[in-house]
Amino acid sequence: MGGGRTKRMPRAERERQMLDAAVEVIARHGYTAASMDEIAELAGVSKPLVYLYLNSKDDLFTACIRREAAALTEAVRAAVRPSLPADRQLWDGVQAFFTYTTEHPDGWTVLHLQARTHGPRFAAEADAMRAETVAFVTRLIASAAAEAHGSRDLPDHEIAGLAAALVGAAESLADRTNTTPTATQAATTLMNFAWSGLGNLMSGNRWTPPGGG
Amino acid sequence: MGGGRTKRMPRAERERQMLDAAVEVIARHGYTAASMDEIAELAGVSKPLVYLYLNSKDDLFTACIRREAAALTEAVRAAVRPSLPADRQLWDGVQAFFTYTTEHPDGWTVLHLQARTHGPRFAAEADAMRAETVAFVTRLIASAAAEAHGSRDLPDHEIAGLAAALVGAAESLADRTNTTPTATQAATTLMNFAWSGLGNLMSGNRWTPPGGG
Amino acid sequence: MGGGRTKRMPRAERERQMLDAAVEVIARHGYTAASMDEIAELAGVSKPLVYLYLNSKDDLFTACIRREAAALTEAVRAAVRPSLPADRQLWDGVQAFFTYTTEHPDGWTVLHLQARTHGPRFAAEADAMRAETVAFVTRLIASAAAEAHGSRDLPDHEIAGLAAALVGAAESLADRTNTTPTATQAATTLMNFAWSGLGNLMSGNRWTPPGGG
Amino acid sequence: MGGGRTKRMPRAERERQMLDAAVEVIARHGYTAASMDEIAELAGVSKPLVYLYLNSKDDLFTACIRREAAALTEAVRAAVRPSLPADRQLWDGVQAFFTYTTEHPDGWTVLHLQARTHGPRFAAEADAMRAETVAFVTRLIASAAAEAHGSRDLPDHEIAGLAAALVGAAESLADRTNTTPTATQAATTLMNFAWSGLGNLMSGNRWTPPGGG
DNA sequence: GATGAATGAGATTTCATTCAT
DNA sequence: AATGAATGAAATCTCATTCAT
Repeated sequence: MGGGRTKRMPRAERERQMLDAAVEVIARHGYTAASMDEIAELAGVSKPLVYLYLNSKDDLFTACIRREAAALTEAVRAAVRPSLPADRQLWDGVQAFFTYTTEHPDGWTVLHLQARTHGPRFAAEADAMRAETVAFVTRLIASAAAEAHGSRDLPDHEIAGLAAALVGAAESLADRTNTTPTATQAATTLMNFAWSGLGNLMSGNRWTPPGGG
Repeated sequence: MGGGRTKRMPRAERERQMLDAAVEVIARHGYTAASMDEIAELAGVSKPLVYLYLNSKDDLFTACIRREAAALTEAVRAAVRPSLPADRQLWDGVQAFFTYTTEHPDGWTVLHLQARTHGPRFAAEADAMRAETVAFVTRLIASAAAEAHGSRDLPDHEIAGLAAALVGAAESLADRTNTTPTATQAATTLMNFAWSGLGNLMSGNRWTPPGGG
Repeated sequence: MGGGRTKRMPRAERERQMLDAAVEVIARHGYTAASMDEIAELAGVSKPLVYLYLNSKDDLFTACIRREAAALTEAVRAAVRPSLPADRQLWDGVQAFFTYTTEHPDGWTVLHLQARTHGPRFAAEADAMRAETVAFVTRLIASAAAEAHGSRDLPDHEIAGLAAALVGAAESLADRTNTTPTATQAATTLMNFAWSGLGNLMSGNRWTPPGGG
Repeated sequence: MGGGRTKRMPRAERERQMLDAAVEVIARHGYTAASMDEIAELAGVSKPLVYLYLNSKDDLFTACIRREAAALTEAVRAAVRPSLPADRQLWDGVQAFFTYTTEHPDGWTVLHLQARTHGPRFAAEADAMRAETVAFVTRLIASAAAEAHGSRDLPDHEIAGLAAALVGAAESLADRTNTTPTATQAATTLMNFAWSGLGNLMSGNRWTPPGGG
């Protein structure tokens, strides 16, 4: 008797509210500066309940990272159809990526900036997803190279490097979403920048450093 | 020898030591988690002296950002000779950039990750330098385009977009310095990825999105 | 027995304890020298709880001033019966005033000395109450003058001046409570000093400055 | 060689500047909140010099209190001529008192408010002067009583009480200098309030508490 | 006569976290 | 399922004070 004033709710839904709140607050202030007080208040619950469900601030952050990583990965996966040609797959994936980051800026901030700036434990969580993505892109580039004739000019480790560069460029553009308005526009810029270069490489035209120091 | 702190030094030198310590600690723990205690201890001075010289934690951070930004900018500027062709200038600049970030990983972390994840005031400091760099690269691409024949195919705003993408890709590769060992290697990967694409674009070969949704 | 802190009490009661402790410590050391540590310890709670309930040292001080001002005002108000003649009202009020200040020396110190010596914000809080008191005394003197015949000799602004002087004299005597032991004794001295003079004035006998510089 | 940028000055003058600065800063912020930094800066010297001359913050405060007390005492003493009648002496003294406090508000604040709110050591310093003043006024009232006929009605201890009340009323009015503009005006109000009452008492008209509780 | 360099100690305030109900 | 009451530990920052020159 007494006490409880808030609506009773199934645990799953409450947890979702808490993660939503955490993502928003962490994106706004940064992980360390984000306070459990603010998160609890924004979620509309008391602090002890947050601890009951999510255990600790670190665990809460980890849960956020995992949820956002899964959501982003899923969004891209759903957009790509393996039956289509590699460049089309890439285009679809890139578009889905920018669409997701544009629509979930807080999630992207948590994933890309916050997870990487607060110690190796969280960075590892985020990197797991990133590695998956790079591997996926690597496969895509490799199969595109196989489709072209000059494939033997691109050794595996170089393909991996290019995939990393492409993913990095995408991430950078996603970070600047406020500058580059629409997702499609960002995707087009990236493809122009990257694929034309990649296509060129696959035709055997490498760029080589100039001779004299 | 060892241990005993060297005492009584001129202010300028002490300030430098403090900034060195601050950059290291902030890179290690993140800005918010970095404690003034640890910074002071690493600098070999007492906390009050840090406050006397640098005023506050915020001001100390700002001073770090500015110093690192100036050093990086200067390193790149010194490597580029305007008399050479544009692609050579780009190569030299990119190499200097990776050399600097490889040799000063803490400074790069502070500049690229920490400054951008702890509120708009610090982000603005870092962005000022970034904008300069993008402008510089834009000029480079524009003059390269002028040297080629198909220059009229690339409108200004598109050149700016490509410059942003190139800078972003460079930043991303710099972030992964532990993976891509040497500076020259990173520079080569980036140039292969970027310049070949850019060169292709300048020959009039644009990439266009596929027709069907 | 003794020692062990009583735990888990309703907020209102805890707040009262905190204010009690704050008044005592501030009266003893002065506002600035009073430490939140000492206040919390005397209240039998931890510092964070003091901050949770009272917000800041400034707010705590303000709360003390308001509580003490209200209590003193209320003590005087309760002692005065408007149906009685003006001089009787004054006597009753003065007695209640000295009784209260004698029995709550810490509260009086906070109100009269500390509130006035630590910046305008607190001084304003205390002055609000004082202005009320002066207005009340002014009304009393005015109605006493109306009861006497020579009333027209005392213009309003002069009555206000006399009220201020009377209140000031009372405050001064209250400050020296350790010297003048009982409340009744202090009240008698004040009335002798003040009322006889006022009575004389109301009979038309003014004091006038001597002629020659 | 090196260092010294400030004008050389005889010690006495430097000390005076420091005390001036200390009085001003202490009046503004209160003793505890006043910082040696601000005092030194306002005096135009470095902190070590303040310590060399005045020894410690406590000693500096004590020196301030003593200087201001001596100055106020001297101002009043110089205005009073023992050859004149008692009421004239009182009037001259009261006028000098208000003139001084009006012209030296910081000194008065230090003396009357700050000295009394920061521990018994400083309060004792200020009380010494106050006791002198009360004794002086007591002698004045006593000799006035001797001049009148009804002198035997006023026992010594009662005369002392009245003197304390008069001094207290004067202090109170001095505290509110901003409200009561001119010194002469304040002096007149006080004399009207006090002397008329005292004169009445000396004529044998005592005020007596009413009978019924 | 005067100061730049430096610090030990302690101030207010906030945070993640738990207990009792 | 949910919360009001409570705290240990640590953060930023300031102050009176001294040393070496």
